[in-house]
Amino acid sequence: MPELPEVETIRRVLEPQLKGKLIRQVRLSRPEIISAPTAEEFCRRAEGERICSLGRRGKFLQIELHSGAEIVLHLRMSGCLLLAPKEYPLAKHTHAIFELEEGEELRFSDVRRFGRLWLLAPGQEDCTGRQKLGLEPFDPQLTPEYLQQIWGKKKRPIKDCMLDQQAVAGIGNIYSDEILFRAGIRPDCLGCNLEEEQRQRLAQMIPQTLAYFIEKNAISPQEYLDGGGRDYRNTPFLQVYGHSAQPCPRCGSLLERKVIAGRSSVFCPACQNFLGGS
DNA sequence: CCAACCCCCTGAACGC
DNA sequence: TGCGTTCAGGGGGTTG
Repeated sequence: MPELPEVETIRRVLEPQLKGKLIRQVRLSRPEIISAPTAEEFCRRAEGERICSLGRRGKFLQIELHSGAEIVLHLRMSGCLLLAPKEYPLAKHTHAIFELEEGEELRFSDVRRFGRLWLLAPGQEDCTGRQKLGLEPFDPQLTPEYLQQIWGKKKRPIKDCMLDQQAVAGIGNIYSDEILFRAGIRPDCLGCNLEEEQRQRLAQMIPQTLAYFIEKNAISPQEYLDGGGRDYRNTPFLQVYGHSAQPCPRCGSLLERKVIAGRSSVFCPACQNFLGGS
């Protein structure tokens, strides 16, 4: 159930371990998780490749290969990527196994089967959806002016705006709540009703909050393996998400839950007092 | 262009 | 205990 901090955590854990490793064989038990090319072609082209590096763009994970090709993954709601010795118990719902050298396997599992993989040939036009993504949250171009440009006219709740990957890439339901809490803005405030001060707060809190949770996620390879690839450890540091009807950590008022744009949102009705629009 | 809805899928939690 | 309902942190597609 990863958002940007979790995808970045996976990237940081796996990159040093995967760098330089040869993909000897790919086995798929659910070929439909491969979006492009065909499953057969995906396996054929991945086999014999060597892993250069791991990248991330928004919530997409990128396995960059020596030939210049890349394997792109989106974990969606329940996808999981784990590097394990081949003797290690296989997680349920493991749909793809990349057999590496020295008895290691890179395994992709996904209970809900929403996750997808692509393999792009060197120079091939991107068909993953990444090309539509907005700025990375850590991009210095993410300024109050940029936020004005993308959200200034939106008659949609800011919460909804923040989930739109074409504006800022990588924010999901959890961290949008956390960011809005830190910025003191109600999630149902319309984008067009934000004022300069709120845009400044957001431009600051978006990278700051995500960086904080990436840091809190930091995990060793062994811990990551023991946790089955989903031992994200920053959840104790969430201030509002999952804390509906509990006291606000800042002011003690009871946190409220409200469905906004079809997504459950938790906020403090006292601290998050900017609604705008008057 | 936009909003509102639908879909994909399983499992956990909750209500009766 | 069992059964039905609701919900879950994702995104794409269609319709009006």
